[in-house]
Amino acid sequence: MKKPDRQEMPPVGLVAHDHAACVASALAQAETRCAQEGLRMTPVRRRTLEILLESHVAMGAYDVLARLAAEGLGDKPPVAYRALSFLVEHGFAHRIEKLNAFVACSHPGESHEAVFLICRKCHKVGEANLAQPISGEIGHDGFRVERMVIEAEGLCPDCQRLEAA
Amino acid sequence: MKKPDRQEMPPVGLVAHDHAACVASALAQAETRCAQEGLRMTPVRRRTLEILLESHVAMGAYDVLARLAAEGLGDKPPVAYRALSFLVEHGFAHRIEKLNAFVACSHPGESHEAVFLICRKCHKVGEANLAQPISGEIGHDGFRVERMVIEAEGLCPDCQRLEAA
DNA sequence: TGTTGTTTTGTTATACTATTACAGTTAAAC
DNA sequence: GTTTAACTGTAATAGTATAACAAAACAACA
Ligand SMILES: [Zn+2]
Ligand SMILES: [Zn+2]
Ligand SMILES: [Zn+2]
Ligand SMILES: [Zn+2]
Repeated sequence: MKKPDRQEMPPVGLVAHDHAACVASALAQAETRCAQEGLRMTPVRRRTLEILLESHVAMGAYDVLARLAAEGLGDKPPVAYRALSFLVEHGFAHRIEKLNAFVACSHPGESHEAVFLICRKCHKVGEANLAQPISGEIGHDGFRVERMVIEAEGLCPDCQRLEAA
Repeated sequence: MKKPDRQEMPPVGLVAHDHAACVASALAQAETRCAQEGLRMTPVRRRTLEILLESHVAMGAYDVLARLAAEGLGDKPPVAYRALSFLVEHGFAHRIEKLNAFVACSHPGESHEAVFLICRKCHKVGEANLAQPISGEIGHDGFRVERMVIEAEGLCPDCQRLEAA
């Protein structure tokens, strides 16, 4: 008997892909959803998302803040934290607990359980998804699951290659 | 077709249990393993484990430190962080990333993938386990998984009851 | 358009979490 | 008993995050 295949799609971010399209699509999605849901995509918020989208590397709040400050968009911690909170709250970005850092969402619009593949060397973060969420499989014994954090730490393909050399 | 049952045992910590036995067994296990593997269970380390074992509530490093300080076992951050690192490194305790906090291990001696059930209200942490680890199900596309963090946030049975009232 | 209520931004201050570095001590190995 | 490695004590500092409140921008509506 074959195990059910849990993986729906490749972990965007760790494999070669058209990143320009990746960025464009994420931004467009965000704009669209904000329009639809009456959310306000302000300059700081938009720029914060753009900064996160530049690469699939997780960024600390203070790294983001430094970038914002360099562009005159605010240089006090709450500026960055508020923008990041907004993005995370609405699914445009994710917080990586293991790194106290943030990445743009690689699968905007989809609402499944994400598994973050975190490279311990380069801090690139891939986002895979479980077709069959495990949150449904735990939560017996009366615990009511509201949110799941699933983070896998390891080595991305690129860093494995460098290590082998 | 029935889904494979992933849950091996109830989430110790969230259900009623003989906690005195729970503590005694965890301490005994730790002592035994240290003896076997030539690890040094020093006073600070033992006391730190005992403090964590008092309840299944996650404690911040500084909470632990305050307790240690009250007993004259050291009052500078590295004291607590070093003891906690030792315990985590050898599987006697776990770090809960979502809370930046620590809990004693509820399943000492077993080496499977743990799922932490974190109550967002009382910070009690249950430790369930997946019979069929998901780390084997991801890591395709060349990502090599080394460690997994699986944390479910929600409401424990007790807090659900309080909320309903 | 002006008024009003809400959301967002700016800023200060502070709290919380964690590590580096180095000196001193203790315990194990020989 | 000397050597060596591991652990502890301490100071200084780095990194992460929030509370609180004032000012500005915006939306809703009269
Ligand atoms: Zn991309
Ligand atoms: Zn990498
Ligand atoms: Zn117990
Ligand atoms: Zn609870």
